[in-house]
Amino acid sequence: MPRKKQPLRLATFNINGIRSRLPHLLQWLERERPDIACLQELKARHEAFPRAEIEAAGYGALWQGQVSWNGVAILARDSEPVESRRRLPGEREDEQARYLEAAVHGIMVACLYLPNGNPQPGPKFDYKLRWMDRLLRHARSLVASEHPVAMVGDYNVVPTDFDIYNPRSWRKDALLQPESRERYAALLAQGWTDSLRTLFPDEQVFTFWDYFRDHWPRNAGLRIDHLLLNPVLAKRLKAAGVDRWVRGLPKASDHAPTWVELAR
DNA sequence: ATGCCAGGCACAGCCTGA
Repeated sequence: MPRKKQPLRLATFNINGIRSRLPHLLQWLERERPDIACLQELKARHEAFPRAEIEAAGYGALWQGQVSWNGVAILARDSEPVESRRRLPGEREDEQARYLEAAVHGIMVACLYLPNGNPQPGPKFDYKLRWMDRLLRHARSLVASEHPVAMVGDYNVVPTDFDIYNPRSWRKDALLQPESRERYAALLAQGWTDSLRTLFPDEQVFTFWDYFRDHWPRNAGLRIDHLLLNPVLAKRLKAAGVDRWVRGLPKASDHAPTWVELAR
């Protein structure tokens, strides 16, 4: 008897240090078994990526490391991601490891770690806005693709005041600035579907809880990890969620894995 | 207005994150 095909699970997780968080990563991969996992903030140079352990868990991997900061990876269960690009076009001198794009399980997946931008105003905020402008240009070609495309990662943008427990103390933060929000809205206006917001239109969903000020025990969260789907892929969106249990582990990352399920 | 926590590196106090 033909068994109904399991949906494809695509997840994004700002792991905040892949070496110190490796036990969490392996535990999460084993329990949730995402087909594709995009990681940000590896905080490890290329050679320090724990390739053997990830392979032993049944995942192929593509990654871009950098000393101390940034770093992104795409993991694929029982498969090897096929690299498409490892830089966001448009700024040759940009050395920060924040973008990786690959074909995985029949989908083009962009894994991104958008600059935080604090403090603002200042050069870091300028860099964030430039980076978002570059993303907007590149995304315009991806959204129109006849192939399924997902752009997922830590966007470092709280899209609206509904996406934060309380915006009051964050008003001056780069994550809430109108310039950041306008650019995120411009992405959606290109035709991208914000998966979590689409499936939970009236519910607050958080993906990040600051280490400071008891944010996790108080559920004082922010929604900054996003999974954007182009129209071809959005038709296949079936479910979405946040693996909050990972945030509750001892010595957790300040982000929780966030995922979508897509029809095969 | 600032520090609050946490990881990484120069392994000792910085810098960065969000």
